[in-house]
Amino acid sequence: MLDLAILGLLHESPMHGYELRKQLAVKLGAIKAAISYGSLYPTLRRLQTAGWITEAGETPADDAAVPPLTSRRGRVVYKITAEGKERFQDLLDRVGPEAYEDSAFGVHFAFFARTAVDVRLRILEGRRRKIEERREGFREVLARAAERLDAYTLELQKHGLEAADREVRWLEELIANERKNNKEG
Amino acid sequence: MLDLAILGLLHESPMHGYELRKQLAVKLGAIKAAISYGSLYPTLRRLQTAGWITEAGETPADDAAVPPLTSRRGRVVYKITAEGKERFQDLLDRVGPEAYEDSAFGVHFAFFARTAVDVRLRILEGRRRKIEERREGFREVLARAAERLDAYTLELQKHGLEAADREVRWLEELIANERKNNKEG
DNA sequence: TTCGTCATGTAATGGGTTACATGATTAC
DNA sequence: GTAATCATGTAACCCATTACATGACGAA
Repeated sequence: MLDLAILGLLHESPMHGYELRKQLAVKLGAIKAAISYGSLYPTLRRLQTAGWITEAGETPADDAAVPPLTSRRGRVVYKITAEGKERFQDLLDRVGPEAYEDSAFGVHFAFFARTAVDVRLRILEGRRRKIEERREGFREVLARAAERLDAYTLELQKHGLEAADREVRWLEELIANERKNNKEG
Repeated sequence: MLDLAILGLLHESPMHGYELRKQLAVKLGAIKAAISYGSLYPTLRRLQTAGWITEAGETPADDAAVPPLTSRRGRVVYKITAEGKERFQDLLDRVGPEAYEDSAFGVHFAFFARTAVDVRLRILEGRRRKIEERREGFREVLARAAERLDAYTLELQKHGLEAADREVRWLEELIANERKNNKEG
């Protein structure tokens, strides 16, 4: 997941680690909290070793005449390599059932702009199925055992059901949209 | 978190590990997926060593005359001890800021029926504050950078904003309810 | 008798966090 | 000059998962 996210962001533009973390927090804000440096930097190292990213000299900036604002200490700017781009596409396209999971779905979704239509549809439909099942679970609990649950547990179940229901509807919309654009475009 | 959840469930009634996992999945279904055995059994061992739970002989059942349905293999039924109950209350009452986090909030909420009113209110209000901040984050991104985001990233931000907004409203309701019941009751 | 599910458990591994250490740069 | 924030990195740890191993019980 981190690999995918980092490659995806560096695909948009070169960046150093600190900045990457901030961008990651924005891009994936709806999905997970910001990752820690203890996770980020070793991952960058690993991606570099794998040849998917490289250190780019401090950004050439718009104007070469301006000595780029005093070069800071380490400040390593990374950019994605050709192999990195391939790897990224691979991660985007070779989706298994993990892509429907909470943790992975959001990250995949965040890079849908670079994902093939059929893959997008497969992910959205798989996700929908998953959430429908979850919703069914809540319904069953509420139907069969509601009277045995305390008020708060009950409230939690209802809240879960509502959330699942809304997500299904959201996904329906997205799926309908994909199909429409698929035909039209 | 697992400690709290297990102690809480065993507080309701004695159970063996396998059953515990299923109950956990129901009770915390809105929060997280079912935990694995590789996590559950070692934790039970640890709780037992700490003296918070003990093995109860296979349930005496309603009728002592009936040899309880052929004792299955291991099938270890655990029950909470007096120290376990103390520990449970401790975990419920001594809430720090972690209790507002996604991971902990749901578990705490699930056992609100056994939590003091003032603690409930503190948790709900802390949680609300946290989600309000998150909501603010989405608003800022959408206000400042919407035009620079692709359609899917944008959609994710909107979805996040909506979800945060709904959760805040949900929490408001719960808080209002707590205050009302606090005065009336 | 065989399949599903009940039931317990371990070992290897993984993916992350926290805490710490260091130092440069910017704003007051 | 000093506090905040930018910036990178490591080591220790934690919590949980996966994969595996084992075996009993009930129903077909």
